[in-house]
Amino acid sequence: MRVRLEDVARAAGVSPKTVSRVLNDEANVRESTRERVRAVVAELNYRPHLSARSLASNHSYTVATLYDNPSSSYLTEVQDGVLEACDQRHYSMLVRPLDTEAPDFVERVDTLISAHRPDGLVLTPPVSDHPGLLQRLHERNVIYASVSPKQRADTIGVYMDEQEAAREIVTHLIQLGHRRIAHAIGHTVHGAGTWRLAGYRQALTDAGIPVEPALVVQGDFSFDSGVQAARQLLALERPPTAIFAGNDDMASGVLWAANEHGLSIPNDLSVCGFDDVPISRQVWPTLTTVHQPARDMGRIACQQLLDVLRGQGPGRMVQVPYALKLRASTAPPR
Amino acid sequence: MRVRLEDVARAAGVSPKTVSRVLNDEANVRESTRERVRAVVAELNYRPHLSARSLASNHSYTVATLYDNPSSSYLTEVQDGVLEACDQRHYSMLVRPLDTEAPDFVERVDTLISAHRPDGLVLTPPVSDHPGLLQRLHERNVIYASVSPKQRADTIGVYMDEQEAAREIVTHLIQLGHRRIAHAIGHTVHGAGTWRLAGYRQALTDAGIPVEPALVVQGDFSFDSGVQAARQLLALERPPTAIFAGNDDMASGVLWAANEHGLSIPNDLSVCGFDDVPISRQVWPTLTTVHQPARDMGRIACQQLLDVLRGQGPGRMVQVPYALKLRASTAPPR
DNA sequence: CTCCGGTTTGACAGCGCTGTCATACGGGAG
DNA sequence: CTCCCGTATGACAGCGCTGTCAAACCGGAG
Repeated sequence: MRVRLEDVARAAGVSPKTVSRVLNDEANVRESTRERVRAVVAELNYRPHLSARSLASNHSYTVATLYDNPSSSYLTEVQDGVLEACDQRHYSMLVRPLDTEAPDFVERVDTLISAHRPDGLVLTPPVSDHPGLLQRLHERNVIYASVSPKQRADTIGVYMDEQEAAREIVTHLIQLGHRRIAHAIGHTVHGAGTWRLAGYRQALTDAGIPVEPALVVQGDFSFDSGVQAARQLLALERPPTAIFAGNDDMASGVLWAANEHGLSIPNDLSVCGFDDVPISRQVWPTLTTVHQPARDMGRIACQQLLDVLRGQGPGRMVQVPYALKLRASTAPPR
Repeated sequence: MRVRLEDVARAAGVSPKTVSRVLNDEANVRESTRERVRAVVAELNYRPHLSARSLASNHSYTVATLYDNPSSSYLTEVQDGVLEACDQRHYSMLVRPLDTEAPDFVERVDTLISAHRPDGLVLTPPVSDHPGLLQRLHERNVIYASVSPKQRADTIGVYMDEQEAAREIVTHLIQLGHRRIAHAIGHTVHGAGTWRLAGYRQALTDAGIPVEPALVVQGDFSFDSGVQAARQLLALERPPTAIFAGNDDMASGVLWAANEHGLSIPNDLSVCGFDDVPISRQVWPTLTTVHQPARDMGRIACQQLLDVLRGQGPGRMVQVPYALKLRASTAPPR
């Protein structure tokens, strides 16, 4: 039979409650007692039963990460970051892919919460922006941290100044000499889509270049939408000399379509992306992009959440820095 | 306060135990009672408390997926498949990234099992091949299903005939007219690395082509190792006319290195991969590869596991079919 | 009408832990 | 030496559910 807390208590000559105190790092245990208990725990290789603990304490020591994201590499990194933070504090992580468009979306999350009782949630976009969900979470007093939410007020989590980053990378294109710069937009329901578009517009405006509607085409952050967008742009009578894609997946799609058109990158067309996920280094030529520290962001969001859960402060909305990665897909126009 | 089973029982005018029976689809409940209880459950929006259930029943209704894999897209697909199977049967999934090389690897898994008490595990390569782990699992009587394990005997799960698939794709290269065909091997601690190499050798041998040691270079399934391997191969005095890479990530690396050398694919060099993960369609030119139904494999492995857990049969080692995807990266040699 | 066996239902304990509260301890002040 | 108060420890109940086993019920055979 497995070792229970009671067994540890007996072996250490203390009461179960004292063992519990030691395990949970509670105050008011004599140091010598603490050490003795710890030794027995190690000797017997005791591991607490999480369900029992959860039932008794009304904490699950679990964080659930919710997502509905097309980019698996971005997501994996965020997830890894969340896991890292969880591990540090002996929390465990539950993952839940969701369809934010589904009619029963909120109810599904509700069920998850009722069943598993996670102590808190980490929301990644676009889950972090679903008004219906956020409202329900507030109603139920569920604590959550958001990664890159549209609305940062009264929310804890992590974000990056995406608009400024987008402005900078487009400015880089302008400095190279480009004037006809297109933008393949990502999902505008994501904050990311909106901010990156705003940064693009701002860069052009700052440089006195008019924003030409034909050069702004809709996509959805997927590779395929990048291909479509590029096809559309390259078919224009006066095609752009540079394309700023909403993210690296789309930028890779742009590269692909450019190949299809027999264009040489970056000589015939400059391309840049956003995120700096692995594919940006795996396509030819490597993509100029903005580095988004996704893993750090996952970790930080989860840390903020855990701080609040453990009563260690109110939790903050932390800003992380971006970094331009100038690689091989951008050059002066011919 | 949240709705408890007792509340449902009171509202339905039955005992808690009867509600429990209905919720768990147990026999010996009159149909009319069952319906009444179900109606109340729906009306009160009752959700069982998983920790309580788990504590009382000694089942956690949780499956843990263990991995240590460099390819995030492969993994995400497998994970999605596992989740799909879990959802169907109202199980939940816990994920756990691991480092199979770490000295405390087995102990970490041990802790996970003791703490969360998953009813079963889904192991993905290379976790599925770690002898120390498997032994511990047997000792502890932990039930698991493996995805593509090296040893299929006495194990449930799912596999694909990778050797035969590799043989077929290399044969495809031979039929195109290639004679100097190289292979960039994946990790040979993975079954995948071994099988694909074996298939490569067999295809050459079957065609009466000698296996040239210089044309077989070691990699580790990563993009970078594909780049390295290709650089090495292309620097040979008599470079190959075709390279079969251990997986799509490596094949993408080969393409990248070929670009670096100014080679035109597939005219100067044919390249093929294995797995059919998204990147194989996102590079230029699109990769000829072998489709591995990763999502299905995750689902099937988990289904086998759940069958065993629920006493519905002994569980099997299921073979899934592969499919050659002939795309744009292969052509006759010049 | 009684008896019998299977079916349906319920009473009750207990899963392994923690919260609450009472008690014991121990050292300094008076 | 006694009293007091903060610190350390333990007794006990109970978290929400299910396993076990006993009881009630029901329909058909005798």
